Amino acid sequence: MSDSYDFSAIEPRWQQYWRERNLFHVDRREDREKFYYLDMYPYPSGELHMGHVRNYIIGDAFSRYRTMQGYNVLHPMGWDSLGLPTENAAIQFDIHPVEWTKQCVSNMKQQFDRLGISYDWEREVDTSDPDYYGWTQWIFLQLYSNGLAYRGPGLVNWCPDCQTVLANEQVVNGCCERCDATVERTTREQWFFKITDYSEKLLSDLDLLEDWPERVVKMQENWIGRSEGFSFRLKIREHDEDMEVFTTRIDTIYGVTFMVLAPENPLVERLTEGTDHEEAVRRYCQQAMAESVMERTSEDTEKTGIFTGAYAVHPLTGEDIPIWVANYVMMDYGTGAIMAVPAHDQRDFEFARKYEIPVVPVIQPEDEELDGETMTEAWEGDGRQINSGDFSGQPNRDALEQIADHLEVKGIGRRDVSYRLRDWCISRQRYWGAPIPIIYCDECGTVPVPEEDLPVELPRDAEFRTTGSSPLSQHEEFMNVKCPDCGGAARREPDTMDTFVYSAWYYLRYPSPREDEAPFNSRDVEYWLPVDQYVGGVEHATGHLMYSRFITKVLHDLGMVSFREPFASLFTQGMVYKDGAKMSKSRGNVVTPDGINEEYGADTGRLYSLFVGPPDQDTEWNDEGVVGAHRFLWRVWRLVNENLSIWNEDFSTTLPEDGSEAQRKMRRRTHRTIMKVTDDFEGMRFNTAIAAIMELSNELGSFVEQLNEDDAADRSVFSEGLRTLLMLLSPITPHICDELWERMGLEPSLFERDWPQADEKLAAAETITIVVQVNGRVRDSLDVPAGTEMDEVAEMALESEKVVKYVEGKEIAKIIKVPDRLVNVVVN
RNA sequence: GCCGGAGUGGCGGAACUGGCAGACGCACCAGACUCAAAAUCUGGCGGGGCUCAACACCCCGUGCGGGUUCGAAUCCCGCCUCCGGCACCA
Repeated sequence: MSDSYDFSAIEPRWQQYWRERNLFHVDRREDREKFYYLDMYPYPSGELHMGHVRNYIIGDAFSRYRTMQGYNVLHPMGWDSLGLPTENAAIQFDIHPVEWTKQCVSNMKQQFDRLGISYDWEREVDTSDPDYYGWTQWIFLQLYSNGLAYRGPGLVNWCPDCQTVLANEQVVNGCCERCDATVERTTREQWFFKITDYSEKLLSDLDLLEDWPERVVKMQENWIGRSEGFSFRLKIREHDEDMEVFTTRIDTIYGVTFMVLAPENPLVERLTEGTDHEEAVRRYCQQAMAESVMERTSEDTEKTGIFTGAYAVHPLTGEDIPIWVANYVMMDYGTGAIMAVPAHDQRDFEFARKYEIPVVPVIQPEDEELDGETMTEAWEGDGRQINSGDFSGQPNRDALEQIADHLEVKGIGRRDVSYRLRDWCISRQRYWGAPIPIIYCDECGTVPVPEEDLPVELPRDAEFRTTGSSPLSQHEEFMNVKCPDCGGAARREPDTMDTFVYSAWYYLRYPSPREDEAPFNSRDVEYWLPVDQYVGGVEHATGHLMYSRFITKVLHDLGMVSFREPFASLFTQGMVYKDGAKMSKSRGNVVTPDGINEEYGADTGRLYSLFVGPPDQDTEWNDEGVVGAHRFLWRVWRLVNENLSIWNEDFSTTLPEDGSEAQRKMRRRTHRTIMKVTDDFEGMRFNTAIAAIMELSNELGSFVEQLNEDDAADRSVFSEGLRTLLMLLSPITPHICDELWERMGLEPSLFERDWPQADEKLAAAETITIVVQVNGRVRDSLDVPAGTEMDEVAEMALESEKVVKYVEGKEIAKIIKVPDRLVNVVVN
């Protein structure tokens, strides 16, 4: 047997052992408590770097730990292969996405396996597999038939050169990432999921997510953006039209001096049609709409606008209010129109000053008299109503309620809630996605593809490289179809679905990945779900995680699942930096698992990834730190191999009853380490768990130095520590642990052994160091037997020379005693 | 602007509900082994003062300024810096 830690031989050997025994495969079994551990699946980019990998190692260490604790652990992995990132890569490397995906998946799978990650590959899910995306289309049809999927005009980023819609992340500084053309905001027919129907549920059920990071919950709260206010309609003079606005400050309604419409608001055209203003307003709107993409990235865009020539009627005073169009009102929030109160809204104020519109204060702050002519900024705080008809004189918060009541009684408006959340646009004018299962028939209109015709397969021979719109629209064979209703000639929807649609339900597929009668088998899903621990990057806080919650809620309301939230606990891992910057290929600062594997082995990479810092925080990768991790494994290696003659497999029968001081100290360390590591694993604090394991290892090293080989008790104490060390370390570095375990004559794999139990009595300290302070300053310390009365300790403290020095000649005011901790003598 | 998070040695980072700041590791320094080096092992390692030197002892020190407390990295108030999210949201 080699004495050298030859990781390059050891690691493949154990990986094969695990594979042959099919160790990582799990089935539903009612006799064990289940645990569903899920990592966010990656898109097949081809190569992983340590930044990504840390995430998966966290998951592996935790899954192995839970398995050793006796849970039935589901730990699956799959591929988010269908969608833009893959298509872009395929175009870049001029290879078909199917091929590209195949290559990347095979490469990444190998990388995972070389890291020794315990995935149950029998449950692998690949979203680009028609079996998978067919069920995604099926889910689309469920939403469609329940009124939750609709086609309608949507504001989109439009690249005039590429003739396609772009996702937000494809717009860089207001330009198309592919061709650099200036991106326009325009309106196009798109498919949407009506996530806004679930705004309230998505918001209020955040309360159920106790084990989610507070910041993710906050981000979702902000994203949903609930605000309470008042909606009302205003008549428009000389038009058979009215307009609706939403405001959170109905108390300021007497201060309205103009109305503003968003440039995209269709009302603009109707109000100006055939008037002197038509031409100028149209020109303005076009310009404003083109700007609006650029504007997003610039600091504070200058507010601009133009008068439409039309007037609204103030619902309380009957006065004429000019209607303007301005760039600072957004079409996709509220009603795309506002009542402007320049005296009490800073944006309206700036606009009014610029275009010389009157400013009328209606709320007077306590210590200041506002004058519309001279004020230099809006007063957005509270105060007393003025110029407000019958409501004048009241505190504005009271007036707000009264005015709302009054308008509701008069039938002019109602209390209302507005959300920032917008419907989810799922259309993509791209090739590499699941076709939206819809057919357009001249006779029957929009017809959903019948369920039995699913999946609508993506034709492999479509030209995906074109930059034009919807590559599938050019594929006649795909496009031409018989109408499922009337049998007449019809055309398919050429758009495909957004990547986030597939990932919104993949966690439901793992429990029954080959189910072909339904998207998932209910018994399996009800057994495994919800996910007990979900882990991924915080960048998915408002995208993927929101969409997944939405889809789960829809399925819940359709009676398909019993739970309302898919992920019981969420953990967001930090990013790994190198040389002060995020690891990325373009920066050339990536550290790959392959490189680490070759030089130090997978176990070293795993150990260092977890040791480098708290997993939920960003951290800096340090190549020299890797060496330290490797050195530690070497120390463990030698500790076992050099002491095999001392190791006693049946140590439990010869453990000392009481033992020498050194033996008691060693056992205390062993059992304390079990407690500490178990506690740290529960909180995913792997860095401190590893530190504790290192301390155990160091102490075993010292203990064995002075050990008497003829003393059975000594050998047992050492053996107990050694065995514990390997068990605690095995979820982190499973290869070396299984190897050493076997060399110790024990039966592998540690994956199948039980997590060690601490004996709290052995872990308890015998002597405790009590800190002695005088006036809060440390002056001495006392070692006393555990459980010594603090009064007694205090007396000892007062006798201490060092304390006497500081107390002498002074009056003792009081003595603070903290059990097992300290004594603080307070003197005047 | 609003909402989060974070500031601790040369570095990554420890410190459970306030109780010996700097665990563990890296780097560095010294010593052992060696012809020598590497590897390994042992010891040291926040700053300053006192001291020939060591031991001992004293003072300062967790972004800054206040406060609460016998006692603050930790709690409170007011700032600064960095990171992330949202952002003309009516």
